[in-house]
Amino acid sequence: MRRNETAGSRSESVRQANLSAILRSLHLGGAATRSDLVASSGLTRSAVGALVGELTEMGFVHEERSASDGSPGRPSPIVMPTSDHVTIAMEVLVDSLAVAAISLGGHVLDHRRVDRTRQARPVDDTVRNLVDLTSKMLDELPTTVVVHGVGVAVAGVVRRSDKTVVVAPNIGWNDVPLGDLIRLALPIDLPVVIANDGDFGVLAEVRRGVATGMHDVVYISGEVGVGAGVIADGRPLGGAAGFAGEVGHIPVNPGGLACRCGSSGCWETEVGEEALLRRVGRAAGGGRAVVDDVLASAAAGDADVLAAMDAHGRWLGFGLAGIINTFDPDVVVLGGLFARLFPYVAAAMSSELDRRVFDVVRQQVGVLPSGLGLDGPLLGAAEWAWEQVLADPAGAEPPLPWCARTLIVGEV
Amino acid sequence: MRRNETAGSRSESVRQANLSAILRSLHLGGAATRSDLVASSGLTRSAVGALVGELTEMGFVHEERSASDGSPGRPSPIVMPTSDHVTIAMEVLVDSLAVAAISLGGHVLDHRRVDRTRQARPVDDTVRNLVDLTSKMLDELPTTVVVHGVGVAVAGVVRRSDKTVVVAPNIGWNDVPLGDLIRLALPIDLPVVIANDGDFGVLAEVRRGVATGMHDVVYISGEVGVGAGVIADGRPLGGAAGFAGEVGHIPVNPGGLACRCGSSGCWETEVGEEALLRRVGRAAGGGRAVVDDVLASAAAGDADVLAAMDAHGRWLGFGLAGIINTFDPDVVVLGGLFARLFPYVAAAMSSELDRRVFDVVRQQVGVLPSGLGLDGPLLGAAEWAWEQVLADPAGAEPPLPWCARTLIVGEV
DNA sequence: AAACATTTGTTGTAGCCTGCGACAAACCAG
DNA sequence: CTGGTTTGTCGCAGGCTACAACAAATGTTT
Repeated sequence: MRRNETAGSRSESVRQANLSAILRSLHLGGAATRSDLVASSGLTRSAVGALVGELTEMGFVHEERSASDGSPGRPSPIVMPTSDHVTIAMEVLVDSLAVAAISLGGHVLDHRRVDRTRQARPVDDTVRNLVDLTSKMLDELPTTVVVHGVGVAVAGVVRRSDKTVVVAPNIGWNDVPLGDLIRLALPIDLPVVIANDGDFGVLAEVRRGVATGMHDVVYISGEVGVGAGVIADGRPLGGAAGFAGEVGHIPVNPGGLACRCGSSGCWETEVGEEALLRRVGRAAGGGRAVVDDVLASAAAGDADVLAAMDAHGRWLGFGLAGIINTFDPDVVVLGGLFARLFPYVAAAMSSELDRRVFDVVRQQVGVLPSGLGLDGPLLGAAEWAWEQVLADPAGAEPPLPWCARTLIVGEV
Repeated sequence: MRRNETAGSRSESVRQANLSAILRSLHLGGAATRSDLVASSGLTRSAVGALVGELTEMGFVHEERSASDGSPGRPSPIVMPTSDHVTIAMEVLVDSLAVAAISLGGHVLDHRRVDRTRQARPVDDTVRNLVDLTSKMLDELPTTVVVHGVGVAVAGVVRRSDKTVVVAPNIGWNDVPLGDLIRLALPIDLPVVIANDGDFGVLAEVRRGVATGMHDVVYISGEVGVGAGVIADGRPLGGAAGFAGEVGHIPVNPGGLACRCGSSGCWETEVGEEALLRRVGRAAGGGRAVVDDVLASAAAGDADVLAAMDAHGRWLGFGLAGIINTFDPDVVVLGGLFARLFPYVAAAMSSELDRRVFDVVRQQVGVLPSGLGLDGPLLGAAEWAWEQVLADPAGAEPPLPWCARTLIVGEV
């Protein structure tokens, strides 16, 4: 018989859950005294003591005498995440590649981005570039660093279930098993997770950005294509195969333009980068520089550009209204291109929302630009890689330190 | 300090989780032998024995000698849910009220629906009608019946967080705390949950309908208004305040008609009952009979009606494409009006989906009419009421049997 | 400076829950 | 009736946390 998904628990599950709760609290909330942990977890001092001891032994945390704060009583030592444990974040955009090493607690130990021109790319080159960037970055970190996993953000349609990039139009990829390719190209064996920019962007916002701590969040990611990442009831929305969030292809205009997805009148044809350039009368495909130029014109008060922004904002609101009525989020975070356009489109967008979103929902929903900038999805990728460790801190085999990789490679 | 939501577990949590797993398995899968339970839960025979014993003591289940099946070995007794424990489902539609008593295991012990004309209704009358219907129904059930909770489905916009009907346009309600009103009107104190038809409809489909066992499901409910219920990763999509799923008000037509929500071009203005009647040239507001008549014409092959159905189907597909691209569900279940229209709109809807949904998603997603008919949401309401019990079978106070209510009322 | 109050870490015991192994019970086959 | 097989039951062991008592470290008061 198929083992039930709601299978039985045992005592070890309790230990795992508590270990996970303590480590997650430290990862998300930063250093805390033991008595803080007692209060926030509801466990007893003895239990917290044992759990912190185990985490210390595994190297995830260390304790320090707390500075005296003037209150009476024995001071509680501060438990803080070490910087020795990291996950690697990678990002594949149309016109840049990036990697980062992010420690427990969310600190960016190092971060590197290289620009490249917008053109189709062989997959192998990209994989090699990413691995090279990563290796160089890690070589400059202390030799004690232990890598726990890799998160890869891709500007494209990703089937999370088998870690495959199904379509990445502007990079020219179709059905590329990028997750596995990266895993095999790395000198040590690491778990690799992969998703699109939107999926990771929303995670970054919920954990380190403007939506910190919220349970229902939509993040709209727009660079060349338009996508979304959704946190529903605190958990990422995946869908049956991991394709959820392709909001760029919600049909919004029955008389609209053809979309590169094969349909027509998709939201993306009205609010994507191409649509913006079309409205201001510029040729498509110029890349980031052209958008920068348009933003400069808007900042300078160019009336035609501002009118175009207004039209863009109305379409933004038109589509967003449907998304908000569908999800009833606490907040919608606008990332990527939309974060940069925000000051110029906000008014028109907002008045569309006022008209089209249920009043009771409109009153409570916030619509904000991301504050994390271009690196939001990168942070989110690392967060998701961390998530695997946080879920079961003692479960995974303790990985080898990065510096041991040459031995392994030598053996092959 | 605010107590962390990821609070610590203790041994009792394990017991609760296992008790819950066993009872849920029986509720969803029906009677099973003890050794089936051992296999599906992964627990040991002794643990299952203790758990089943506790459930028996609480009256949720009883064991019977199994009929010999010819295989050697000591026969395992069959554990079956008793019929003594029920939840009450209620449904408030524009033109009918319904109540049902549903036992552990999902059997409908009794079920009553009364039609009424489409018109604005005082809330108090409706509440009294529901409670009367319920009392009469329960009086005819065995006196041993114990009621665990009430689920109320409403055709309207419901704020689940405070159990309030914010808008029910055709019934004429605004900001009605229906959940509390029903709770206070009942002769015994019971937990009441409330949501709209779509939210409960999808639950019924996932537990007892065409989407049984699936993890990502969208249910489109359309009677007068259009709404949706969504199961994402096995859990109901609620949103920040419980307003999620108002897909009837996704803007899909920039040049569209005014909607009663104050916006224009909402999906509902193109696929709601009014839109259908408009397309076949009939007056709105005639109620179910008119729709029946239209369906009869379609069945008879009336070319004008079939052409209207075709147009309706295209708009159905147009909006559904966006919903599918957003959620990537395993299956979309069409309920209410849409289930009845299905044979006549399927072709046009399908060709729109072929064009507008990502190929990889289109290939795996099913679009099916509900098989549960008008009573789907009613079943779902009972399921959700059961859910409170399933989550912690030993936790809730054992409620008084229904027959004890007169004593209580007498004391007041 | 010493005694007291307060807060917190530590240690040992008790209680809860499940896993495991041995045994008993109930069935089929011959 | 005997042997093989499957399954329920019982007692014991192991893992985990709660609880209570004690020890340690700090501020406050005398």
